[in-house]
Amino acid sequence: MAYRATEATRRNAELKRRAFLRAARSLVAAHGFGGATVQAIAAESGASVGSVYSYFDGREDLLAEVFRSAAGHELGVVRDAAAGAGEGAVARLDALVRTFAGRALQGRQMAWSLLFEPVTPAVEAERLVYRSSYTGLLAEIVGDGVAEGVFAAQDVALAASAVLGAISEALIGGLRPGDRPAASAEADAAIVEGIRLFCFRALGTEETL
Amino acid sequence: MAYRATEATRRNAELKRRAFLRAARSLVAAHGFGGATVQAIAAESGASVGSVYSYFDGREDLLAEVFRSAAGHELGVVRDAAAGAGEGAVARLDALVRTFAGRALQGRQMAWSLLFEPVTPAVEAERLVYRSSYTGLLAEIVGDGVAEGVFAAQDVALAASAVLGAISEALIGGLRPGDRPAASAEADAAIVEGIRLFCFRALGTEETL
DNA sequence: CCAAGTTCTGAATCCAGTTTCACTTCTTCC
DNA sequence: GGAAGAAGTGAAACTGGATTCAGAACTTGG
Repeated sequence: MAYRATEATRRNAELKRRAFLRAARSLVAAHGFGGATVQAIAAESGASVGSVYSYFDGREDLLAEVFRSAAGHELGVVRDAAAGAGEGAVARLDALVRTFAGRALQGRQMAWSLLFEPVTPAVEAERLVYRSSYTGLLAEIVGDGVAEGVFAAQDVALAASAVLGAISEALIGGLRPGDRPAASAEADAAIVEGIRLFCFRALGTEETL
Repeated sequence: MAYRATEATRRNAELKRRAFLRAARSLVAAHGFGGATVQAIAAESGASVGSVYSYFDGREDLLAEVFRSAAGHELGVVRDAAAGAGEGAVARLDALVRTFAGRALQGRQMAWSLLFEPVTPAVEAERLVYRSSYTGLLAEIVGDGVAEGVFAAQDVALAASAVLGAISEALIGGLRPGDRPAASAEADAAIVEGIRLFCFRALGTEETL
């Protein structure tokens, strides 16, 4: 009995684990999930390929965690923005759309990866989870709006999906990486505004805030 | 000089080529592009693996052609339905949505493959082409509607994308293969109706046809 | 410093497919 | 029938990455 895991050891392991996650995340943000090969992740964090496997069950596992963390962060920001916008459904939807779309147009590559990039099944499963978190959030807002009478009566779940799809697809032109070298802030603002108006009309509200 | 390609020969070659395409298409319709391995295609058409390569440059080439043909057919049907619905933008949009969504809910697996299945770059490129055909078609209708005054004034291109996204995403719940064993005709009709109403509201029309 | 245990390393291996190609079979024409 | 060329075959080679694992390099407590 001459070696036993110590505090420092454990902390170190935790740091290394995080380093892998950080490296992978930065690779995804730069080149998408496809660019996050085990080789690249190891190189980026200055460790060996094999070492990745003592911290994660495999590439899928690691990337799923990266997805969860990145998507979870976005979801949190969007949720907070909506919650912080007050009581009214209109204000909450407004905040949600602005935040979601605005942020996507900032980190374009990451947004594309989270929303559209073809990924392996394990990661796709994570995506599904977040997708339904968003539709859940939207459904809540739409439902409240219908109850308040500011939105038209409608199938709430379907409307939530459709709104999410509309936002995503309208964004995609502006997202698809490698499309344009850079889109101006004004162009981005116009896209967000267009999406906003579309969504409000779709839900059947008069006041546009 | 003892052998030269004859009429029968050429016809035969053409038939075989089509047999490969048909086999691949049926595999895609049943199991998606992922299920259309070269092995499976060869087996399905009762030929050898190698033989595929004397008719196509490779798997990508073959699958791209399958995509083109399937998506082109759908697009044609949808376009015809819209054109056949008369002059008004409302009627044309109505026909487009009904046709697009209705048909997707019939061949679910194929629709999912054409719309969402992760595919190789060459096939994805085809998808992009058809996506923009649809948004083009939609943009035309929306533009006309705005001119007619039956739709609200808006960014036509953005609205077209958003409508396509709304339809697709609203469908996806009903499409994702393996989700449900079978959805009833009534449920399908309700989905189509919901999408229809959503789109009309989104474009800002009063009369819903 | 040593022994015992842990972590790290990266070349070798595996894997699930696609692609090739030497060989066989079939067609055509004389 | 036989020569010349086309088409078909399928086992073997290839591909590009993930995954493994035997040994090297560390850590710890004595």
